[in-house]
Amino acid sequence: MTGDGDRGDADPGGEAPERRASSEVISAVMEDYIKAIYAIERDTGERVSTSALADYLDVTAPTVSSMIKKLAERGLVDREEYKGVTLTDDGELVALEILRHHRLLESFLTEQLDYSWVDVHDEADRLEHHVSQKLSDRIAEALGNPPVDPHGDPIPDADLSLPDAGDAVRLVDAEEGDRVVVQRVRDQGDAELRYLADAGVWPGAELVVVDVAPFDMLTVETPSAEQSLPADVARLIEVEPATDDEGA
Amino acid sequence: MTGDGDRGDADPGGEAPERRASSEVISAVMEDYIKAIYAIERDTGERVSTSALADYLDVTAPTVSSMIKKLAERGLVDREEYKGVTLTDDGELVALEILRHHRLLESFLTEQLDYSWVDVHDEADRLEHHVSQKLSDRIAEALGNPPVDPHGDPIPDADLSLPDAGDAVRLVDAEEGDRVVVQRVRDQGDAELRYLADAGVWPGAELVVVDVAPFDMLTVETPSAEQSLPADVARLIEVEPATDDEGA
DNA sequence: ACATAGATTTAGACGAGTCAAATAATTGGA
DNA sequence: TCCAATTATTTGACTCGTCTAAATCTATGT
Repeated sequence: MTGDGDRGDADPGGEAPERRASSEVISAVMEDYIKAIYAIERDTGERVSTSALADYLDVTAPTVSSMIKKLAERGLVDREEYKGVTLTDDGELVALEILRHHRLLESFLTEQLDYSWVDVHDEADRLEHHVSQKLSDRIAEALGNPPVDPHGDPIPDADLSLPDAGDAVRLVDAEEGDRVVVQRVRDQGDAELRYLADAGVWPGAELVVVDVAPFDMLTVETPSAEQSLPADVARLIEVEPATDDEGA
Repeated sequence: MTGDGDRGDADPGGEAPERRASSEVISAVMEDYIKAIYAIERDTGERVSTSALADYLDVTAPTVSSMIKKLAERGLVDREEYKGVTLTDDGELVALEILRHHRLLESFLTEQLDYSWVDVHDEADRLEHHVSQKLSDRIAEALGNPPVDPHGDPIPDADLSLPDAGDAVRLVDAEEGDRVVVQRVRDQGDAELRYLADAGVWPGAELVVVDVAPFDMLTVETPSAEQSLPADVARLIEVEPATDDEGA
């Protein structure tokens, strides 16, 4: 039968409650800026400069300058001239919503459509802007509301609160001789992730830190070999001490 | 790269062969025009006029005029001044690719994410432009390469050939007293589909044609009631004679 | 056959998002 | 302190997709 089933289709009329103050449309491009600001802010703990954003998004500084003015007008960022931006509460909600879409898509693609965890980022990056709240909720449900995505990154739940990420520490901050389990490999481009996967670094992998960052290099021992990782890559890997019952 | 913030499409791992002559990027907007031309052409069997397209897409005639000029430059349509357009072979491939994405998405949403068949069109319309060939192939595989979508429309297969649609006839061309089974309800906006679903008309439903189009109206009897349908709606419903072992 | 209603195209403008070149503010060093 | 180097912003221009108004083509009816 051709699926006439109306199941628990819920909300026929109104889609979902407003989460942001202004419900103006936000373009996919704007969403990319907001995502970037969120990521850089999280990463550096500081206001995000025009040039950092330009770098991250691979556009020129003037382009960023004009866009953050628009974002400021819409109340999504807090802009101080010549001092960079931070997200407002509204802006952060937007970021969390995109993050939720992105991470749910990644989870879905790996778990239900057999994608590899290194292969999933670009697809999610394109789709995240076009997924409705309803669809992401359905995906979450189908996956049993997972707390983390395939890279170990926490997935904001339906009300956009971010699950506690645990007390993992950056690999670069680990000490020589530590035996650690990888918790998260920050979701970057496919190429970087493929490199790490080849190096034996993925969520759940157990590493021994052999040597730490003499010249921005860090060496770890994986089950199969000894690997050197650039420190700026190691910054994006978070680990917890290995407990004995966790290795296998 | 810098450009549209979207379209990373390419194929990093050499995912799939080129299907079109020119592999220039086609924007989501262009794709909508091509989809529309395909639909109107199929529907009327004639060259598609500027105004028909403007109507269909809800833009003005000059907008269409300039866009079809671009489509013609890219070799996707065959344009004759003041005489409308038809798709070239290349244009038809684009249309079929979008159609495949759209119909696979609809199938997936209904079968795996519990969407109702009337509810699925808008979501698919947004996503279809951002789904990679790889993803649609994975979806097709996960669904067992279905030949038709939830509305009964045929899904182009991986090499973009359209499965034989059978010998269904438009409901409006049926005769009084015919007992028929709905094969396809053309995929229009959610509102129209909801109306039809409420009227008891969906793929697989069995109808008796009570009265045909005296004043552009047609009356059918569904299991639950007698329903009048405007002829232009009935044109979009395709039926086959009911065989006795098919009703239940 | 020809005037005219109707459809189509052309012309000009605009907002979004981008860039390069020019200008302005900030910061760090002498 | 003051100036040079760095970083940010402004300016002007370009593409894309859209619009309105105006010009032009087609087709129709008498």
